[in-house]
This record gives sequence, C-alpha cells and structure tokens, in this order.
Amino acid sequence: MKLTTWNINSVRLRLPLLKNLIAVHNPDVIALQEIKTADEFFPYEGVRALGFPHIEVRGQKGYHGVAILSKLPLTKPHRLSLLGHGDSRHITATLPDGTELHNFYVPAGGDIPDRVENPYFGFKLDYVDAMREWFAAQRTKKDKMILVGDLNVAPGEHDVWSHKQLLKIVSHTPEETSRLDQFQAGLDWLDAARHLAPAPEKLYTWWSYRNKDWRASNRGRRLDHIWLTQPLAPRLKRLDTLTDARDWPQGSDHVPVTVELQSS
DNA sequence: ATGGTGGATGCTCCA
Repeated sequence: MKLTTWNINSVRLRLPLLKNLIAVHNPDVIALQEIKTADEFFPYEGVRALGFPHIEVRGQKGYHGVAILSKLPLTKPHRLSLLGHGDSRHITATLPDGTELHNFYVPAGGDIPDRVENPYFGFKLDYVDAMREWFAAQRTKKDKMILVGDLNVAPGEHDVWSHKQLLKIVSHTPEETSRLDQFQAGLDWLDAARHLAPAPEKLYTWWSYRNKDWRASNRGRRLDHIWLTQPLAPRLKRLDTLTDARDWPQGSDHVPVTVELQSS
C-alpha cells in the first residue's frame, strides 16, 4: 500500500500534476492539503478519471482545504474542527485494513513569532496543542493510525537549511518545535522519514517560491510529515520524497512524500 | 534589514 501526502496549492490549477505524481509514485491513497476550493468546485470527475473513485473532500472557498483520494474504499469519514474555528484543516477516513488516516493542514502562523504582535502565531501554537490533546483524549498508541499532512513545522535541526538562521523564523522556533515534539511523543508516533533517514541527513519537502533558483540555494524546510503509530511500524518499507516535482511546470512549493507499507 | 513569489479573489488575504 502506497500513500502520498502533498500540499498541492490549488487542486484545480494543478490537477494535471496529479497525473505526474501517479506516473512516478503510483500511490493507492493521496492526502492533499491546500486544495483552495469549495466542495462544489472540486474536480471530482478529473480525479475519478485518474483512477481514484473514493474521494473525501473538506473544502473552503479560497483558502486551506484538505482531501483524501483513494483507489481503496474509505469508510467512517470525519472532520475535526479543533479550537472551534471555521477553517478546513482536517479530514479523516478509515482504510480497508482498519487503519485510520488523519490528514492535517496546520496553520502557517504568519511571519512574526509572537502571540501578541501576531495572532496567527498564537493560533498555530494552540492548534498543535489541540491536536495533541484530542489524540490523548480520544485515541491510544495501540490504535492503528497514520497521520499525514503539511504540519508547517520543521522540527529538527536537520529539517532546515540553517538551524541557527531559522530559530526565529516561523516554522522552526522552539515554541513550535517543542510543541510538535510533545505531540509526537504523546502517542509515541513514528516519524517515517526520520526513521528511514536519521539525522544528520538533511531532509526537505518545501522550498519557497521567493528563491529564484531553489535547487542552487537549497534553502528548504521539512514541513510535510508522515507519522505512524507503533502497531504499523513493522510494515514501514520505504519513503520517497519527490524532489523533482518542485521543477514541474507551475509546480507547488511543496513536493509529494510517499510511504510504502507492507500488506498486513 | 529588506523584499522576494504565488494562488484565489476581486481593488486584499493568506501563505
């Protein structure tokens, strides 16, 4: 079973790029973030034509929005609205083997890493805390779960191009990374990418549009994640980051990350 | 220290 997470940055604009992803990684399940469309404008027909008949969408006009596309039947779709806000930032569904897949788009948090000056930053910190609290209250580490998405935090020193230069940059501040670490530790989530490629190897999944030559400057960050609960850990076979997707014509600033799990 | 790009939307917000 292959599962991809990708912040596609507009599913309507980049529907053709989904075809590229399928040609290279051939996933069974795709979790998308930032689809940037209301449900009624989601390209259902186009996605079905690519071989994904099972589709769960939680859209929003203009911003955010998440979706799960699957070749395999999905059951028990559900949406969390953490903190009671109206943003479309989470959707979950259950795969045929009973694994519960959670797809998150964590708030980016604005530019200034200060709750008082920048309410978006406080919202982001509170959102990560609310994720941790929800799983602590509603699930256990013995449940079979996969958590994927754009978590908008590069937690480790080697998840950014310069640890020192990014310590005060939103996505890598100690306030964010300590919260994400605490969340991860809560249910003993396995970070699939780091399990297979331990530090100090550099791993990035996002390069800003504002860098002219992203490959030459390589100022990347690892913002997109795939976590597994321990019952699934023995099934983890492989993880691929599709770095070349950053060069696709009109590409997203995030690249797809695919994990392969052995059948249960 | 600054400004750099992109998408959806509609004379701006969010990333």
